[in-house]
Amino acid sequence: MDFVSSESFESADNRKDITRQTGDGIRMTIRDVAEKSGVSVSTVSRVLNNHPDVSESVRAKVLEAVRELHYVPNDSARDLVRTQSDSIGVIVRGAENPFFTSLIRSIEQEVAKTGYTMVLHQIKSGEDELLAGAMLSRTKRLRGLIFLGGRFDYSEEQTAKLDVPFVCCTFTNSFGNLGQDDYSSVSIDDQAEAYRAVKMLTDKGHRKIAVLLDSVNDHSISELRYLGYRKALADAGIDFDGSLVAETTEYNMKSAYEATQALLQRRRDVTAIFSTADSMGIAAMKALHDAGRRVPEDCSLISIDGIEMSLYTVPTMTTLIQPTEIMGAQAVQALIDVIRGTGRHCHLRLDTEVREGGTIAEAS
Amino acid sequence: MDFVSSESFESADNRKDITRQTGDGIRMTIRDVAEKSGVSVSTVSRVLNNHPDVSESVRAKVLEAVRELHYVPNDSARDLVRTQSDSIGVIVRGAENPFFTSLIRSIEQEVAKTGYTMVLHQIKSGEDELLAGAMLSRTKRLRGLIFLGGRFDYSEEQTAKLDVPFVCCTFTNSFGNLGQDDYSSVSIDDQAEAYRAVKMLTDKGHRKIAVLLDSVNDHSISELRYLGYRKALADAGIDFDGSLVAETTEYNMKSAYEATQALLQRRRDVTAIFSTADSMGIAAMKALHDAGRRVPEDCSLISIDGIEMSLYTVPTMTTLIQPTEIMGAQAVQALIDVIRGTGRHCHLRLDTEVREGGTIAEAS
DNA sequence: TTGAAAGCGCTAACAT
DNA sequence: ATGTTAGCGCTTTCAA
Repeated sequence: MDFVSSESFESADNRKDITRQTGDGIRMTIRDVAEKSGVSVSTVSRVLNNHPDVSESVRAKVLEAVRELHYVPNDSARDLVRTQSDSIGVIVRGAENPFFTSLIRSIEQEVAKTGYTMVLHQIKSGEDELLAGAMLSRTKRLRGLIFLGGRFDYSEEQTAKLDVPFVCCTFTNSFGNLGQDDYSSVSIDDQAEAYRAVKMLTDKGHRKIAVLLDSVNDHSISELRYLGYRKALADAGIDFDGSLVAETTEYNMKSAYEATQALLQRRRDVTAIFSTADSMGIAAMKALHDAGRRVPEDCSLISIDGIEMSLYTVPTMTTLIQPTEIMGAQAVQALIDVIRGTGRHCHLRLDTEVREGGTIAEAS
Repeated sequence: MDFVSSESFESADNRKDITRQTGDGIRMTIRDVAEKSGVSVSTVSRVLNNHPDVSESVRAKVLEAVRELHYVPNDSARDLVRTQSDSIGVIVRGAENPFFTSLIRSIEQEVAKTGYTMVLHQIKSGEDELLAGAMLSRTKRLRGLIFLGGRFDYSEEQTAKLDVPFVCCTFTNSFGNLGQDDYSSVSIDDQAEAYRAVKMLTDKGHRKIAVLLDSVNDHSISELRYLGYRKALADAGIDFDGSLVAETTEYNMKSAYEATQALLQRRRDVTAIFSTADSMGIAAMKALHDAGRRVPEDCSLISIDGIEMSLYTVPTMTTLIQPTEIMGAQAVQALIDVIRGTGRHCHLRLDTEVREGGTIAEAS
């Protein structure tokens, strides 16, 4: 898809006269190239699309004309005739989550690398990502969709709206009725990883362990991690206590701060907190500090995500690092494989890596 | 359900028949809507584009058909005939900067609100944003461009490549030779704000003030803020000392941490740091802590940006808050005004707001 | 190996 | 107020 290398634009300075002559808003068409090089438009098209049956001399002539005219193909026309674009849609719920930010970055890079374009669309908590995806897909003639931060309870009826393949990134359809071949997913095992995190706390002797999360039944990541928390408690022989659950009202740091504050007020005996996201954990550490509790001496904390920021808290946050780079790249790869027909839908479960920070201490 | 694209193509031929039977799930065209509602395609087009001269009864009929068929217009075809898309390109250098993240979010929201679409393109430090913009604009038939984190020394020759209006967001062309009517800009007065920040330090009696920045001559924000720092020192009668300049090698937190670490090693007498970005400041606070210096007792710190995270450092970071929401919205508004011809290029200078955190103390 | 021509789905004259 | 029709720029048969 790279018809115009950087040199062709750099030469713009040398050929400024032409640019000037034709005016500023010059939009060359394939016809201009055809005329300039003395061939038909179809031949130009063939050259542009690397068709094999074009003589070398003609190819060179056409390429020369392309360069001189600074011709760049019109994607709209292309997409129209091909009945599809080369765009991949990314629907994000909760783009304010810094974890998604780096994920999106890695997705964009991978998408660009493979010659596609990313169309990003952010939705609010309440919005339906499937509907948003269906709309975007149709207006933009997308080739595929990637969902970030979506729910995991899609039914076949709901996904039937989607006319392109999709992949769930950071989550999987664990509670829905989709078949394995209906979609792809790339995620960590949220429940197992949450279990692992909380176990690190119980292993240190903690019994009064709170959980900081978005919602216990959001049918999304929070709920899964919450289940892991419950299971870890159970396995450690600790009775579940609802007053140790700190639910935020919205997904942002302020809300996490306030939820922690409330938690600390109603439960002065809490000795450890499992935060379901790093960004929440950072807010929680601040709330702990402001309440006069030292981390980890008075209260331990562990989280999941591994964002750059949590490396710079004092002390450094102990967390389970998600392999963002790989997740993004794999999500794109999986999607493109299906788009191109070179692969089938697949489900990748990635492991997290423990970052031994300084926020966990033995229970006193 | 199989989503493989080759299958979609095969069914393209019998599409019409299938269309009638299934009703949806297939890509509807304006023709289908026209047939279903018993009017011509142009009438449907008029309804879709809110043309006034359509009778209410017909309008209702068409809308009904649109709903029943789940028809969504094909943007490619639209863009093609209109010879332009409804997309606005955003070129970002340094998307890893959390400050840009929220800015991009606000831009996306504003773009969506006005009915346009955002096409995001991230570039690396070394890449030429003008070239990237020119390419993107041509392939995607953009209506306009927004640059984030670009340089401020464009020449007319360089921007001549751009065939659409553009706005510089977070910076302005202070060192280039562009006319005021050649582009728009929305930014804070970087030099003045940096001056203000450093003055807050000198006012507290600090004399050994370090600056943490990306590069003193990156021809971008860092350089401007550096100049403000120099001026504030001069006005306070403090001699400039190069060993108090901490330059990062790359724009990321690790680099900022290391630069601060090196600074603290070579200058044990520094009593205050002016960080040119919040994210850098957070890393600096960690470096200070790790070097055994308390903030603000042993070393004060002030920054510019006001990102969400810096609200949760311990102590809360004192910083000059940039009005992200407004900046993003205004950048989009300015661009759209020019695109629609309803306004001329303009240059907005916004003020920051001081966040009185807890990172500044009297010099001892 | 090349060219001519038929659309892709839509908008906007131009007719009626 | 509504219909007819000519393209927008491109890819892709089908012919030559």
